[in-house]
Amino acid sequence: MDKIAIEQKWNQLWKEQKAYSFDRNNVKDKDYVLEMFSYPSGAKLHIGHWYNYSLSDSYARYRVLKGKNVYQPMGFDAFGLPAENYAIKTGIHPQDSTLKNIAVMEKQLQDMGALFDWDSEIKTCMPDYYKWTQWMFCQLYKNGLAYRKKAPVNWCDSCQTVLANEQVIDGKCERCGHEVVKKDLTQWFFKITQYAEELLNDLDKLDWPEKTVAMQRNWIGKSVGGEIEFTLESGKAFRVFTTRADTLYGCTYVILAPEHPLVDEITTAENKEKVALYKEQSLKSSEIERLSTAKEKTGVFTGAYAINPVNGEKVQVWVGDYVLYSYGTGAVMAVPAHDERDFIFAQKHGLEIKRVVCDPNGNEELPFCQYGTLINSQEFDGMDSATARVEIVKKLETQQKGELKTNYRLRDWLVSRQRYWGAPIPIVYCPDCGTVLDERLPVELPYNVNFTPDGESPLKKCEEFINTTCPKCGKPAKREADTMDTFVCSSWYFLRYPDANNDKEPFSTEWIDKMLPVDKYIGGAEHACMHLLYARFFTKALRDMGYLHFDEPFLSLVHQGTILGPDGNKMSKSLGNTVSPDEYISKYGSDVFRTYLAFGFKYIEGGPWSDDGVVGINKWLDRVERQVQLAFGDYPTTQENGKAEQDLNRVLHNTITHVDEDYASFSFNTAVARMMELTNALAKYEGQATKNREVYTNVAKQLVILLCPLAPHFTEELWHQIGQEGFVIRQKFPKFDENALKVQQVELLVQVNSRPKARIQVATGLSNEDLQKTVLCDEKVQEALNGAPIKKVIVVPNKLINFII
RNA sequence: GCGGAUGUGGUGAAAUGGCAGACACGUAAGUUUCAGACGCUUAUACUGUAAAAGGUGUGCAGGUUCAAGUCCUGUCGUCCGCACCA
Repeated sequence: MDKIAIEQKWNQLWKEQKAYSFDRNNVKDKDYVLEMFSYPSGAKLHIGHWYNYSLSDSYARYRVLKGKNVYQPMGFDAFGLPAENYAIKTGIHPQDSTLKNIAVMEKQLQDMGALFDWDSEIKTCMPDYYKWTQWMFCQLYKNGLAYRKKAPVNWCDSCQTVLANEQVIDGKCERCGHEVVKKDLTQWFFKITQYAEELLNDLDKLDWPEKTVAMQRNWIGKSVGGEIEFTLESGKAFRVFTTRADTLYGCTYVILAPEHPLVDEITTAENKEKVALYKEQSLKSSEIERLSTAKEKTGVFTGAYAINPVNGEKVQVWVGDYVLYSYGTGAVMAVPAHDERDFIFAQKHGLEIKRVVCDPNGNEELPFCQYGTLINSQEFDGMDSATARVEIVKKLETQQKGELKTNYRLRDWLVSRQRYWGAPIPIVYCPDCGTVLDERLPVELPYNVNFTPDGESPLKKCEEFINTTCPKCGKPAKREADTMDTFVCSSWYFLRYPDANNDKEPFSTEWIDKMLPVDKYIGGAEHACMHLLYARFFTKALRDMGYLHFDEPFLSLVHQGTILGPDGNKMSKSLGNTVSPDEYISKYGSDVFRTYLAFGFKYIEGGPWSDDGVVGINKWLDRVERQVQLAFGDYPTTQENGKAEQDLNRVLHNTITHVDEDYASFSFNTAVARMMELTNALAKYEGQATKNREVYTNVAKQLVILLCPLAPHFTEELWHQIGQEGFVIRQKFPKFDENALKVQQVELLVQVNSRPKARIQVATGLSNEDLQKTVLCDEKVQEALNGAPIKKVIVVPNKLINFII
């Protein structure tokens, strides 16, 4: 068979004769299979795309064979930084390059022969989509879930531009090498923290990989503790957050984050210079660097003192960069006796270390960071830490000096981007009315914009865009010049797909309540914390506004692994280790390529690229073709259903049950292995002098159906070669017959003291006593036992018997 | 650093606590062929042996168990994420 020539033929025929399409009138059997949509970054599909999309399509096809009405949409996450950077470099407009890339990718995805529902295609950069992204912003704003506050950005003074984290290399601008600084801008946030508790609790409902659930749990980072108020000599107060209020009597100093607004105010004249210098330095390092426990804990004294509310003690106020302004209150109480970092810091700067918790095991060593019994803590002496951490805060509560508080590591979602290629934020600033939501959607992104960086958001310089009228009073007003994070676009696209052509609303509530949640979501593990959390947040927020009536968007989640370069590194142009799928596809065809991807890697792990097995798969498909054709060829027949037939059938049903499970769990490599075994069994049966045509052809036919999800064009051609009616994809997944697996005899392993000694044939279904008798009659077994008394016998049915002597 | 994974032949990899290496690639020998390609057969963890028998083997060190790649403790290496890449 010319595997390449037949591909176009079947793609064409499938399309013309509607071999498969989602049936909108049969929602009860719907199966929403969704792959994370792709960013149209390069001109062509790379190996990663193939790995993700062709094999999820195999899963989708498997579900179709299992009788499901599969809905598998496809689209493009088309806004984003790379297109804009490319534009700055080459002058090619992001819209032009993006739409061109999309056109090429669409063609390639269609050639893949996947069951995508192209009627519901989405491109997030088109006004008919981002209109509704802006609508989402409006709803969040109206429900108090969008707000503005100041937040720092990475700023390169030389390029006069905001930089993404990935554009900052070792604290320097990737373009010019100039030092990057933090700069405060007023920016838009979504209040995802309002849903922190529900986002955490509902993780239990999800059929997600455990590690992803663990990562989200950690990302949300719930910690239960208390806020405690310290008063400055000036009378001003600030709060610290702690989970260890039981150690409050051991607090010997407090530390403020360098960004804390009080720092400048309280620093005494003689410390001003030193503190200013320290602040400047710490603002240059990233949070990861600052939190690293390997890094030396640094800090400087402000000269100010604060009062510990629980005992009135005067403690020094320091500035230290291991305290983050973005977490808790941006200030911590330091208890060197009972905290590792504080201990190191105190030793270095000669600060007092005061023990207030005893180790129940009498260990005198410091720091002691576990729970214990309180000492030197006035009326709390003798209390255990667990009780005291609540009781001490409760006491302060009566004096309005503290309160119990649950903190989350999760921060509100910063959605402002000072960039061109994104969805404009639908906000207008009116001199009279102030900040006004603009619901005259879409707020269109203008084409003619100068996006060369010069310190301003590109849209700010576009007169036709920035100047508008106030939606409230109609007077001249200015638009918000920032655009939205592209994660906003991808936080609701799965809701748009089923109703992609709706121009009245983002989606019909009634319809998506039927179509969602997504039954199987497939995508990279790198999205564990951000995209997957944002999409869950959107779903819950829209539910609370009444636009939909389910709690979670993705019931079941699978991560595909990453195909790395042959050198084991991530494929990247700069490393020069990229591998193009094109040469394999033009040489062997897409079916061979995707079957190889299925067989050569563990789907959820991926691994370094190697094409060692591609020829092997090509050979195997040829072998399948040969074996199947032989089954439908001429040969002497028999009506007998003897051992050879039973053996062949046993392999068939063993294959059916395993391939079924393997497809369901994305274990494509073992599915292929099982089908190879079936091919081997067919070859073996072919050697029989006379063959039972019914059994033989049935096995061959079932093999073609089993293989259809991985090699759709190939199996379709073969199906017709052997004279079958209809399309393979319209057949039923082979039915498993447990009886076919039954055998009369098994080989049993006999162990003595857990050492293998003999293998003997025994009948199945014997009782343990009968089995023992049979086994003990065997010569080799007797020899191994050598007459020693048997202390214990362990039987694993049909597998082994172990005599302990 | 924190969080999450992961470690098995020459290679990709299999193994509900029950014969480690299924299924392939590669390699070697044989067979078919005028020849090559294709196909077919056999072997292929290490060590040992004439051949067997035996011994050793799942990063490393311990532990639990009749039995450990699998469970537990510790340790080392590698990979991924860390909030403006998507």
